[in-house]
Amino acid sequence: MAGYLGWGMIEEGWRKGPWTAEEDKLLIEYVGLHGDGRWNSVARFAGLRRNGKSCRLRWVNYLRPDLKRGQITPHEENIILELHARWGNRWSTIAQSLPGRTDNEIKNYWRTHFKKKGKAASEHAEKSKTRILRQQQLQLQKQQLQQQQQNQIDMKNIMSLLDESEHRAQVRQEMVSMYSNSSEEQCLLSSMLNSEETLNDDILWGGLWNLDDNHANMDATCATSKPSLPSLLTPFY
DNA sequence: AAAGGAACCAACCGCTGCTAG
DNA sequence: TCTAGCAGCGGTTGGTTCCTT
Repeated sequence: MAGYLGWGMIEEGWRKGPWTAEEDKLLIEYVGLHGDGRWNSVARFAGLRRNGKSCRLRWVNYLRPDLKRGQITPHEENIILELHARWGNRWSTIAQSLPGRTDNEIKNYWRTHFKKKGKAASEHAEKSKTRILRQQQLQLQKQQLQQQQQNQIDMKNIMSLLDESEHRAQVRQEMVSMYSNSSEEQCLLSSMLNSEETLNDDILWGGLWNLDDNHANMDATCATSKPSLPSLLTPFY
């Protein structure tokens, strides 16, 4: 069954080697009509003597219309280095962060530009890891700060609703004592409790429910004492 | 100008995981 | 539950182009 051998050979009825313009045209036409996927069907019905794997590879790596041509930019190179430091040789994962670039392209680029540089690349990778960790820490701190601010706003809203609750006086006192470590915080809360006038019991008790969750989820560092306002960091969802 | 090596890139291979029967 | 078929992934190969001597 095998035909002639060599580059561009036919083996077991399938052609191998470089694709011709005619084959590309057939594949593009077929995918345009029927969409990609079902690569064995493509191979069978598009009039190509290529197996499904070969068709898929040609489409994904070369014919796809959204592919970006041209050299890898320094910015893309940095992204590759960063992501390789994070994920290793997970080329397809890395490629997802570089629109228009294929895993094969990134893999080839890495091999030619960084693999041989060994030490330099690994040093860069180490630096990248350190930088990524630092960025993650900063991001976490930022998120915590934002959450803290949001929680203060939420607390204020809840307190304003409390004002109109038929149990407001009792609950207010409970809240002040529960969530305040210092006399300053107690003053702040008391003033907040007395300043707003809105009513929505659903929101109110929903919010208090979340506050209870926050309280329950509080980590060990906070668990030893009453939670101060800034410690109410857990999200309201 | 020619030869040799390096770099680049398209394509293949083997393996893995998923899914339908 | 098992199995076959398939898609996708990472590693590798080999042809071509570019650069250096």
